[in-house]
Amino acid sequence: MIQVYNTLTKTKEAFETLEPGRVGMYLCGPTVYKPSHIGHMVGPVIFDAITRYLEYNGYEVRFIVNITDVDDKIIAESAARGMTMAALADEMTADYQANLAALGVDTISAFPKATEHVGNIIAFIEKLIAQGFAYPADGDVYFDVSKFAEYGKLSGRSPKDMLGEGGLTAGQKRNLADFALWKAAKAGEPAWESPWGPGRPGWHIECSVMSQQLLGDTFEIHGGGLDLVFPHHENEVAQSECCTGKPYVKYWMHNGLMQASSEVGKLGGRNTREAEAGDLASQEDGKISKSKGAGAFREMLAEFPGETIRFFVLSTHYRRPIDFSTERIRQVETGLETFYRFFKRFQRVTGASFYALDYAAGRAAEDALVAGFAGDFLTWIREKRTGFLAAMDDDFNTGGGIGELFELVRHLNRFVDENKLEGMAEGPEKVKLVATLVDGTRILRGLSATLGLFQKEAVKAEDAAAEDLLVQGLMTLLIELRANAKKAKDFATADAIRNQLKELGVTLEDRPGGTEWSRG
RNA sequence: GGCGGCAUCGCCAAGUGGCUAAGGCAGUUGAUUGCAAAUCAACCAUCCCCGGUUCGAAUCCGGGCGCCGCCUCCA
Repeated sequence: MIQVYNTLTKTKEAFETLEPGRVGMYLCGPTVYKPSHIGHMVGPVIFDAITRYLEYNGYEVRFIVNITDVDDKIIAESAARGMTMAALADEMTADYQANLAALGVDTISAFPKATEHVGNIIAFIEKLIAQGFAYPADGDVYFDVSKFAEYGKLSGRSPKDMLGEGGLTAGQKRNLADFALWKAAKAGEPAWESPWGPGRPGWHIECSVMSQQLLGDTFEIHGGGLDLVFPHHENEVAQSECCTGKPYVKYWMHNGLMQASSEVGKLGGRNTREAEAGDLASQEDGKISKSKGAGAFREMLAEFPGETIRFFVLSTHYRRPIDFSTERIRQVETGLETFYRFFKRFQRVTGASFYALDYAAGRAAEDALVAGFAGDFLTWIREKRTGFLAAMDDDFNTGGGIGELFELVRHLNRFVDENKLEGMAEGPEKVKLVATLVDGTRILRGLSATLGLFQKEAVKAEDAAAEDLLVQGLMTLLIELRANAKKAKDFATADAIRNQLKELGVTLEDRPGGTEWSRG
């Protein structure tokens, strides 16, 4: 049974869908006015893993991430760049989606754009006005929070903290906390015709409208960063529940925010806020979404493989804040190498690729597979799998799950060691042992797939180099020369070859089956 | 000021009433190796402080100190 922490109730609840086997999930996506930074990637990685895990559990998941492509910031930035809002939005959307692809985030069903739903937005607003929940004022339209008795239920705020002392406290708004559903266009701004004159949608309304269009009036999961609880999600609840008279979302899931040390600014390249003289805050640590120096994610990708960043994000529980630093990601990378080395070893021993390994399609099929496991080794594997699933069932505890994955790979390695599988002569005994190793490895493959890890072999620069025939030939030659030296007990020469290659960034490892080389 | 969250080994991080407090990084020792690398094995914390509840608490309650987020655009 999967348990989910719900921000609305502040408790973990049993996960139950409205319709059997089907999950609607909506995640607030980016406002596309500048290249995405690491903070924008946290939610998609987490909810991609959640989607995979739900699918593993037999659910069909419709996962929506919206693109806010009309907004004050986009208008300002595109004007500054001398391009149209649409052109800027397209460019930044492409950047966002390329970053997601690099992280292996590919479970998103659709990326609806606000500008594609303006007609639906207008209809939604008209309905709210007709029911008395919203009011036009001089070309703008506002939501009247005093009309929704439950306003504040998600964020835990009391309405009287937010409502003004009665009266028109803030310009045309009736209450201080009222928020814009529709904004009148100023001269020269992009605008759509509406019953209230030319204008554009407010920020909050698009999510209510697009989620309704794609997922229905009520759906299972709405995700987003913790910083969106108020006012964005609170406002969504108000708009949607007033519009439909039905509950909006069953489970509100909020991820902790990525914190960054100042080095992110350096890493991502040149703090764009440096021009702000005296803004020391931009040099300090803190939440990175305030343009405090978070560099473009694309530049981070030049430094670290997408999978390393994904592994880093998933190595802790999603509700915790997570601190990014180069040192931490290096540590995680070192740990990841353990898996990659095992995959190579698996290939040496079995002749098959870990990545191409068949694995059970879903939890039920895997349960059946594992039920047939016998012997100390496979029984141990089965227990680790149980631990992994217990962690994931408990509010998608990917950090706990990854711990089990590390234990799994250790036991797989031990099995190879204890049975001296590397360098073992071909024969019936080896066939039998390899079959057992494959059975165990299949579980690692299947479980890590639920996190979206190890889906395909990372293509690194070193692999490209390895394909170079000249390099291949030279390495074969050097390894052979060194083998001859070793055979002649000329260890000085053998070590000289190894040490000098090391300085060139090439590592030699002597294995029972011969010498392996790698770069990096 | 209001609301909320977090404090677990040198660093990161699971664990939310009861066996020996996961796992990763770093470190020490051993097996293996000509030496390495890799791998395996062993070792490495009583859980911010004080008080309480309980047969029993890292886990619950109260107080304190500290850090963080939201309250304004933000994943």
